[in-house]
Amino acid sequence: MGRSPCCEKAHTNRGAWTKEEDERLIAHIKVHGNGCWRSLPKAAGLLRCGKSCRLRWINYLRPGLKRGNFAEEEDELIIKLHGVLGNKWSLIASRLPGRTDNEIKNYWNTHIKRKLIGRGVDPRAHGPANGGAGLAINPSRPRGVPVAVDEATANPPSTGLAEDGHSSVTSMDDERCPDLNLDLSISPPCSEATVCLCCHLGLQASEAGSCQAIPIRHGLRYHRSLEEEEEEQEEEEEEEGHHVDSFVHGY
DNA sequence: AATCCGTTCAACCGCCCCAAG
DNA sequence: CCTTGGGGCGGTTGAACGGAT
Repeated sequence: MGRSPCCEKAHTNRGAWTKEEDERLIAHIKVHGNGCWRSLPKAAGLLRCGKSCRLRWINYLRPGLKRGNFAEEEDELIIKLHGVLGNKWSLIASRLPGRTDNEIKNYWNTHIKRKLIGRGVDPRAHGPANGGAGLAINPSRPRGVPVAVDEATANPPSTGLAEDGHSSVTSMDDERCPDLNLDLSISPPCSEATVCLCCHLGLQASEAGSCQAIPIRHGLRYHRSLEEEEEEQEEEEEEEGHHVDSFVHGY
């Protein structure tokens, strides 16, 4: 028995979004907040698949997006993060305020790949283009999670998350990229309506354990209005310089 | 001016993960 | 446990665009 389709394709619009559709989506989210994507199109009066609405909102309509014009520092950061995380675009995006996974993925495929090849670097393995040492994608791993070549043979495949929920790539990659902050715990630059449960509950770390124990995917999500998101965005933008500076220290 | 060709990027597709029942 | 549904992710597609011929 197959899964039911996420929407009735025969009665949904496809392709490029019109200005009117954008306005409808924004207006709906402004009032009701985002979330419950499957029922959102109907509630908003849109003839669109819920997934399509989500994508449109996350990648293009959501406040605080930068859109284009990648800075040189962002390029280098993406390259370093990709070397460690592989094609984990959402994780990479979470470290780049105002950038989306889709945008970074496209940017990687259209610009950075070529840039690396021009430098004689293999964009997949992050080593010399002639197949030298460096990071390698283990083909047996789902979705190309990279591991160091030596470790790929010495250790069993890992999901990148230790059993306690902490990122296990951090210590491993500290050795390879000691200047790279790979703390993948939830932090303001990647908030996008995701907050730490214990922080949300007003608990101190000592009371509820480390916030880092909650992986991003499992973070508490809650629905809030556009105004709330915009307010937070303004606060984030004020702090943004600080976050980027502290993260890319040593570059 | 017309056509070809490479590039870009918005959008879709299919799969996976996880929580709820 | 198993099934189901929702949300999210990464890979891929194809229309639009711009430059070259």
